[in-house]
Order: sequence, then C-alpha cells, then structure tokens
Amino acid sequence: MKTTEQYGEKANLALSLWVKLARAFGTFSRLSGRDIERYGLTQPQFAVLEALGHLGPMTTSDIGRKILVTGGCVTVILDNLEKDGLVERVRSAEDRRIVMVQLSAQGKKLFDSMFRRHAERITELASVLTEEEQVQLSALLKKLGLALKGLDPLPARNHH
Amino acid sequence: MKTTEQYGEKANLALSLWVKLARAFGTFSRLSGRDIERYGLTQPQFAVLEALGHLGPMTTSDIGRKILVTGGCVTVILDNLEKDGLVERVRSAEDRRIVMVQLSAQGKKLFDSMFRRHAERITELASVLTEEEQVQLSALLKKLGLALKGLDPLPARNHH
DNA sequence: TCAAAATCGTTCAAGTTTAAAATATTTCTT
DNA sequence: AAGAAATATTTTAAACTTGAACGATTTTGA
Repeated sequence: MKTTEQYGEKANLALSLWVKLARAFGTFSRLSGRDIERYGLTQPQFAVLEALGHLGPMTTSDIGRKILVTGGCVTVILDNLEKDGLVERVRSAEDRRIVMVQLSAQGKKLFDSMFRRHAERITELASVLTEEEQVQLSALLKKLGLALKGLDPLPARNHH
Repeated sequence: MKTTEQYGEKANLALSLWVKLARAFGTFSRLSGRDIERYGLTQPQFAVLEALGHLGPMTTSDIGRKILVTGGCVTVILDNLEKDGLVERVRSAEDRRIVMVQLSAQGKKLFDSMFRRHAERITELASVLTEEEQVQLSALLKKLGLALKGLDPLPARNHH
C-alpha cells in the first residue's frame, strides 16, 4: 500500500487519503447493500424509496439529482419500482411535461418497516467508531464534499 | 438533507455520516475520473495500471482484490488493456493456472507520464482541506475501513 | 402570434459489473 | 497412483448506468 515516497509528501498524503476514502466507501457500500438485498431491492431502488419517503413526492429529475444518477437511469429504476407497485407516477396537470413520483400505499408500508431496520444496521456499522470520532469524521467529510462540489462543473442547477 | 429526528440520535449520526461519506466519495470519484478520461482510460483501467505500476506484476485475482472488483470483471478490463498494448499476460510456468500480469513497455511509459500528473490533480483536489485535516481524515477513514472490512464476509483471503 | 429555444421524460445502443457456470490445473486423501 | 476437492481464470447471461437522440410540451422573443 505504501506509495513509495515518489511524488512528494503532499501528494502522498493526498493519494493516501483518496485510497482510504475509496476503501472505506467501498466496504461500507457493500455491507449496506447486503442489508438492502434482504428487502428484495437494489441499492438505487432503495435510494429512491428513501428519497421519496423522507422528502415526499418529487419529479423524476429531482430524484436523479438526489441520488446522483442520470435521467435515463431514473426511468429504468422507476419502471421496476412501479412494476412492483411501490411507487406511482402522476403526470402533472399544470405542466404536462412533468411526472411527479410518489410512494404507493404499499411503498409507504415497505419504507416504514424497512428503513427503521436499515437505520439500525447503519448505526451498527458506524459504531466501529466512537460517537466523537463519527462527529469528527462527519465534519471533515462534509467540508471535503462541499468544497469538491464547488470544483465540480456538473449538474449544479439549484433554480427551478 | 435533515433526516428529521426520527430514528434516534445515534442513528441520525450514523446515517448522516454515511450520506456524507457517499457524497464526498462520489464527487471526488467523478472529478478524479474526469482527469483520467484525458488519458483515454476508464477508471478501472487506470486502477489496474496504477496497481501494476506501483506494486509490480501480479496475478489476475490479486488485481481483483486490489481494485475491489470481481474476477470476471478483471478479465474484461485486462482484455481491453491488452488490446491497447498496455499490459501483458504471462501464464506462469510453475503453476499453469496462474496468469501473471505486467505492464508492457508502452504501459510503463504511459504510467510514468500519466501518474505524476494525476497525482498532482489529486493533490490539488485534496488541498481543499489543510494538511492537518487530511491527516485526521485519513486516520479516521483508515480506522473505519479496516473495522468494516472485518465485518465483511467477502474475499478476505490473505494466504497464497 | 408563431417559430425557435428550452425543458422534461423516455428510448436506445454501448460499455461495465456481477454471479454463476465452465474449463484447466494443482493439491489433497486414501 | 487415482479420484476428489480446491484453486485460477475465463465465459456467459442478466442487470445497471451512461450519453445521445427523440417526442412532447412549455417558454421565449421577434
């Protein structure tokens, strides 16, 4: 793992940070995903239900921005969720280009029973750090994430 | 973003940590990937070249463990890199099941010219945090990553 | 008002990833 | 030494994601 002192101290620090970020995320993601599979959902499907469950109905493109996937992908995810009867698409009356997406009754039910247990699992995973460490890590990641977002020339539209 | 005080304090702390980890990784990954595209490589292709360049020749399955993808995927990535003349597969003489993978002369050349510039870009991205913050974050991520890895029932073989 | 431009969602084709099955080789057991 | 089990890699089929192209609708601006 030691990226032999080859690119200067600052670069090694940065490279090492990047590797650890990728590893921590990868493992956390795999473990979280394993939990989600138990509910018969894929990770992106779960992310959509979570967004709708916590934030309420929203448009297709809002979902894409929320869970960081492209529009074409959102369509597929919604197709599958709709097929399972978990979400409903409602074409807006005011602007008929827009599709509002919401949890169905069944979707709400699944979300409620599922998310609480999932939250427990996430809590369990995070508990490998003390609460103070979690606070520190959270703050540093927030700073990193926000600062990097500023460098990201991508979908940064806030208006609507 | 505020996951309304719904699942208890500890759970909210953990959920928030998870969200921030995913966001920071996602943005970092996208920016890093954008840099890599400039060399005509995909992110996993780059990861393979990096592993081979820094650690020397290794087997197909070592590569998979290193860059955290499945064996089948490594095969495809290597096929494409081999097609571009960047890596070479050498079937081991002692154990003919094993394929050792190494950079070709052209691959070495690309790696040298590419990785230094990429390291600079990563350093630039990481510099949104102070060096001390990077050290702290690195340490916390390392602890998190290693502890989670212990919970991960997956490819944890260390023997060979 | 009416045509051009912009926006929203879907469709499509191509590339990536995974898990499982298949192949080849080696090691273990008896 | 022979067959069973294990190991390393590739192949295959299915799923996911993306970016570009497309159709429908709304907004803009002459």
